[in-house]
Amino acid sequence: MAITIKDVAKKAGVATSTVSRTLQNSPSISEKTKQNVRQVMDELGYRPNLTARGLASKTTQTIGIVLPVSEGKAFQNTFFLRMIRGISKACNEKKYMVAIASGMTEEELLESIQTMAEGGRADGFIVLYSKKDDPIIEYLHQEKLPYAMIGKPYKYENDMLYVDNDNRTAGKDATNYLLQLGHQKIAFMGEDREQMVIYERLEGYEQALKEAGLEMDPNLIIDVTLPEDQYQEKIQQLFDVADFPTGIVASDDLIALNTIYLLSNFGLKIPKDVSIISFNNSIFAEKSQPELTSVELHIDSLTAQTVSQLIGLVEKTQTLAVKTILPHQIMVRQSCQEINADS
Amino acid sequence: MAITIKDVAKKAGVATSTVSRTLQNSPSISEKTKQNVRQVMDELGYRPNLTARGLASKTTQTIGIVLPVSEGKAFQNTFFLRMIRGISKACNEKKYMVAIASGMTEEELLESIQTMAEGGRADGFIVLYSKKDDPIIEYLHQEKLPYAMIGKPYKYENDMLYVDNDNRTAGKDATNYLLQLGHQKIAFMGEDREQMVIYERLEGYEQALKEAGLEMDPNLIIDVTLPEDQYQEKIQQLFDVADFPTGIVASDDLIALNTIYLLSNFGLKIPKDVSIISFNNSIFAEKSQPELTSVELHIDSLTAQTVSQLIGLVEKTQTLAVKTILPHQIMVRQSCQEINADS
DNA sequence: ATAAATAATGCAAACGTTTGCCTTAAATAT
DNA sequence: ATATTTAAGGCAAACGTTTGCATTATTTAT
Repeated sequence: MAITIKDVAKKAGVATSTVSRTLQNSPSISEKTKQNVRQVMDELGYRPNLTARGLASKTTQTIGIVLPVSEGKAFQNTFFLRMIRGISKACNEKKYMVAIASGMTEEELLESIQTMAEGGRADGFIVLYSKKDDPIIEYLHQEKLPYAMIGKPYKYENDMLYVDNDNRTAGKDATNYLLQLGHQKIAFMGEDREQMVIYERLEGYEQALKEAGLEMDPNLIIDVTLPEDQYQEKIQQLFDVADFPTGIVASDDLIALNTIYLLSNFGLKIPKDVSIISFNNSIFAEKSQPELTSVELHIDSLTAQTVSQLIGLVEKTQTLAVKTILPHQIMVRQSCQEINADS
Repeated sequence: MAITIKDVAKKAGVATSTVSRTLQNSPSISEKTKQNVRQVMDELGYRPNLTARGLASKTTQTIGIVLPVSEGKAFQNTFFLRMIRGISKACNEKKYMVAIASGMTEEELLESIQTMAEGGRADGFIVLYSKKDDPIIEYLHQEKLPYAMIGKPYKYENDMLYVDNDNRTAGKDATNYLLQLGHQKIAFMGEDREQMVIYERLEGYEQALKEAGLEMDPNLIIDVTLPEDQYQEKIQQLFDVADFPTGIVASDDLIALNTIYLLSNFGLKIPKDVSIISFNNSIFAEKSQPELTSVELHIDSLTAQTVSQLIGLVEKTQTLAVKTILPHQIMVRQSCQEINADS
């Protein structure tokens, strides 16, 4: 049996409450006593039992990460891994633990969250995705559980905690960057109506074109959810012609990578023939050839902010439903250049 | 305050112990009583408090996932994400929860695991990586905590539970596949001495070449941990010449993808000029152009097996340190073809 | 019908903490 | 010197379960 608070109390010649308060560094225990107790703790190798603490204090010091229902595909983006890692890191620093809520179906996921929440296993939740009519959000909201979202909420926007980038502006900035380089015909690769992030980036793209006085051409926008054959056909129609677009805004680094390969089939080289900019600034952007110009979204800050605010909510030191918008930044690398530049 | 077992007991007119036993479907409670109790539970919306249960039963029904100390890079492989997802899924099915242990440094990670283990927050651990002289493994082993590894252990191999593929044979099979297609000069891309998986695949590669009576050329093996410039230089030396290798075994899909791009700089096309086979059968293998021939390692089975066995260990229904080796399978797609084939 | 065995349920301690309140000792004010 | 305040620490209840043992009700054997 492990060392308990009682063993410590006995050996130190104090009451268990004194040990407990020493643990919390309570001011009502004298320094001298605390030091003594702490020393005994060290000698005995005492470690608090978190379960007992949880039962007594009704707090678990753990936050649950809500992953999207995994349809395989979306789930293989390193994005989520970076999020998990960032949240872990931030939680570690605040002495919180991290649990994962996931499921193959929405029902399973909900059940998993309910078990955690009502079973007293998590103090709060961080939702890593944003979708329309999400029963998970409904549940969290109805039960008034502390939760935060990384991303832009579809619902309860003014009534919940969330941390996000300004993806509309990011989309606009990326597009403007290409416009500045002289590109006029710019495609948007990777539309996906399901994802709020992409929706906003696309809006930014459209706005930038509009402000530049360019005409919107729906054929320039390619839906990534299309069946493979249609997807490729669209790309061929768009690029395997004389007046192909010279600029591409890709909604994700991975999409950019795939696009680059597809274009090489038509003999188009990056950035000589086509400039491409994408989002996330993932390892692929750094490591691919050519290195990708990509929009950095500061995932680490995103997660750190979220954790910090959610913990504030959990510990009631903060009660407001604040929105936090983090800046983005274009990481200029090699995949974009001025139109018709010699190289 | 939430509904407790007492509320249920009161309303059902039984003792709390009866409710508790109903929860466990104990045979010493009559069916009639159980039904009654269950109905009251439903009416009241009762959900057991996992913390209290944990305290009383000294079991937490959660398993901890040990992620490698994150140096960013390795951490962006979808591999880990798939593992997390698979473990989550398997745990969900067995009504276990999942917690994450991670850290930026080895000390942090160890601390995190200790808190979980000694704080009574996890019944067992799954280690997702394998490295030499790992203090984490030492700790788990010393403390005789239930743990399992996904991968091949460096130490305590005969004394611990692990689930893995036969990566040596997988490497051999992949190489043989290329040999069969008539390739004679075959490179291995992505050596990394740190990773046990890759080490074994490389051994398999060497063995296959040896058995085919081919001479080993160290220049054919490219270390992925090399600084970027040296890495590219090596590749150029190897491929930007007349008698370039016509086959490549890449230690991971991502490495294959990168290699394909680099080769396109020298005008080499896949699979026309060079055939490439890789491992993991990730989404990149399916979605890239050309689709990659890749070795499927059945990550879902890997995780499911691990979880199932670890839970056996935790619940003491199994006490043996078994090794489980799962089969692999070459998923033939478009990135390999017979040498000199017309296409 | 009575004793013995069995089935069904209840009682209460235990799990390891936290925390409100009470007690004691020391310090300060009168 | 006594009354009052403050500081330090102890007592014991509470958190919501599980579980060994005792008790009661029901069968079965005699």
